[in-house]
Amino acid sequence: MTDTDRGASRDTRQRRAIRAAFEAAGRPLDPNEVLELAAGSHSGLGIATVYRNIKMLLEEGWLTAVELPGEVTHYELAGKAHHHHFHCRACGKVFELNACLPNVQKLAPLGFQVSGHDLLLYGACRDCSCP
Amino acid sequence: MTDTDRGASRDTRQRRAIRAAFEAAGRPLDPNEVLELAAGSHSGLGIATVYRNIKMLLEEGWLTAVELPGEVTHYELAGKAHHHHFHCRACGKVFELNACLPNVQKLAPLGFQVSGHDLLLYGACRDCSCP
DNA sequence: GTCGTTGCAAAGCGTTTGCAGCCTA
DNA sequence: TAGGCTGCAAACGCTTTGCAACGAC
Repeated sequence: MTDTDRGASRDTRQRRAIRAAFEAAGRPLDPNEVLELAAGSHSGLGIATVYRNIKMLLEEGWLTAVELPGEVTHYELAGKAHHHHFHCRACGKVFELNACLPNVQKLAPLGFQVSGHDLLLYGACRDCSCP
Repeated sequence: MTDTDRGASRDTRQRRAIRAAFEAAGRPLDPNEVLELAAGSHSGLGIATVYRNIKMLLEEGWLTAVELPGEVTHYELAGKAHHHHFHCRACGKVFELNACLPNVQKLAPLGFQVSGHDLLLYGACRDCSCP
């Protein structure tokens, strides 16, 4: 836990391109989307580098994983308030929800200890529900 | 949709063992768990057969998929009332919850139409939280 | 110059598929 | 019998890892 512990991480061109991709997208991305977006500012970027950087960025808390049923894992910028996601079945986009649930613990059976939860809403987003 | 449409499906030893595994487990299973449980009544069972039968049982509506973030897809008996799941972080097992949420619609922003939702609780199950 | 990082390719892992033989109906 | 079903193994898609060269500090 000393200063020397994090002396390792280097600021490479590739990592800068990957971070820029997430900042420019403003929505959860999967590794392949990251590769395509980041390749715009650094062609020759390899998918392995994308995966390795995503893992590092997760570990240093810059990214968080967004797991959607039936989809490959997406990632988004961390540091946001606790929130959930809305998946539009029409356009496929994922949106953030501000709302959360009170008292999730009481949804579990007696003896079960709740330490976290995920909530995902499906439906039509504003653009898709008001044609 | 005629009678001849479903004339294909045969009641093999393997399929019986797989169905029995789901009925005996009473909780969502992943393909590997199905293999292990069903192998008890039919050793020599192959994983490919498990996958093929799961797919058939899904298509005929006997099973439903349970997709858990960070986990391989699990499957459970279909036809149950609407419910959610609890994932034990200690033993990895998945359990069913009877409870649900009231008014999920109001968690979405104005203009968003909610047609479905998923809820997943994480924590320790009864066996793992009371050592 | 060091040593973390990169790109490539091969390896892993879960899932699917091709095929010859098996077994239910 | 006929044709769906099975087990094996190879193929697949996504993700991780080994390795030698590269480049940030």
